[in-house]
Amino acid sequence: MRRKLTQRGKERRRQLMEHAAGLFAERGYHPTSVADIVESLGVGKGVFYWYFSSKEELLAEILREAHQDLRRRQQQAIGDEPNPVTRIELGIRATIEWFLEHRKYFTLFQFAASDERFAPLLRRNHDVAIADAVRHIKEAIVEGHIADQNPEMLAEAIVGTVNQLTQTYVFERSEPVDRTAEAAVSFCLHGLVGK
Amino acid sequence: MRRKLTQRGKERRRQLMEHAAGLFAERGYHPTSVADIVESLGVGKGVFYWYFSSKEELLAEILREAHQDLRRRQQQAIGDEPNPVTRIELGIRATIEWFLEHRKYFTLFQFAASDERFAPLLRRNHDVAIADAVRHIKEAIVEGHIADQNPEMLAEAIVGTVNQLTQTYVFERSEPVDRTAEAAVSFCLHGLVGK
DNA sequence: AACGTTCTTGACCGAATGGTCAAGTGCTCG
DNA sequence: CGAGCACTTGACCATTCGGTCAAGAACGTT
Repeated sequence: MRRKLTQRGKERRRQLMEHAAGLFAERGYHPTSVADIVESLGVGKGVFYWYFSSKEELLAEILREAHQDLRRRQQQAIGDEPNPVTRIELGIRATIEWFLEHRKYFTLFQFAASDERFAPLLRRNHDVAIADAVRHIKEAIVEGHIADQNPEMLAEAIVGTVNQLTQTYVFERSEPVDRTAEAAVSFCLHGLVGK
Repeated sequence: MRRKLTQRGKERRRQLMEHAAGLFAERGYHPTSVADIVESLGVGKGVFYWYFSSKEELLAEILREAHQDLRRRQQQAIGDEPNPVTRIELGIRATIEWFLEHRKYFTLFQFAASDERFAPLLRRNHDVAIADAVRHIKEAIVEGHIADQNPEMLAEAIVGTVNQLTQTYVFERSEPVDRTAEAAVSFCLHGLVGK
């Protein structure tokens, strides 16, 4: 659905995406109909299909942009920090903070991962995130900061830990981001036994 | 939907659950219709509603039984191992092995967690798993095997790590369970820096 | 003002979907 | 055998959904 959009058009498009993302996260993708989206926005159904060719494309677009935004935030947080271990730590903190501010995308990512139609897209996003982390881990190994293990596995483990702790403590229990980030960083760096 | 079931009835019920679980995991819960389930089983629609009051109840039942089965497997694997750290390790291995044999439930758990209607049930299951792990962790702390940190957070981190590694290596890349379990255990025990 | 383009409307459509039910089959036990 | 309960059938129903489209409104450009 490539169209020429005026400024007004771009804003409508954004509005639709933001609004739909909220509804999808709240009530689920399938139970939220296109009619629900446009009605709660007070516009006709044609508006939706002017900006998106299908409901599926809409969610794909939402997921793509959300991932882009998260990644930007991570890179910005890391800046030009020279120590790779510190970079990992900054990345973890930035991720948790971003999810706190964009709670709805957490649910969306989770749903999309379990749906045949969106899993491949999400998988690509995930791979990018892993590749980012792997770069820092490899550097940290070279510099002797961390033990020489499979960097990819370590990256996956970090992602798993961060997601789980974010879900449980930041979302379900409203714990402060700091304490959660602290725990995530500590676990990732030292595990159960370490330190 | 409490009914008196004969042996024949119990088998039908199991058959429906097994079969539906497979379809749900493969094509997703919403896209799989009740008609799909009964047709691919070669029975009439009435059969379904004889054993389950709704499609929703069916999935809830599947999730409940799957969790029970996984937990049984964990307890059986742990046996009467005296060392709490070893118990954690055995639990991790048993979990990964169980998921390898019951791949479909992994997808189902993931979907259910993102659906308003099933999230509470899944949350209860999750809490039971965390409570199990916390018991071992507390004991390990008392015995001085691992550092004195919040046991619940450690348990959540372990679950997150195991799930992520299982998803990526066992399912998506068909890596051997052993290597995955090894990595998970190593990360959980020592983190990035440790050892 | 006039014209082409962008945007909006909302009735409409065919194709599901979850769930019901009256009717019937087959098993079991007295 | 026959009565009663467990199970099965599949047509049927109300509803909903994603998506279309002909018609027209708003906007920008000249």
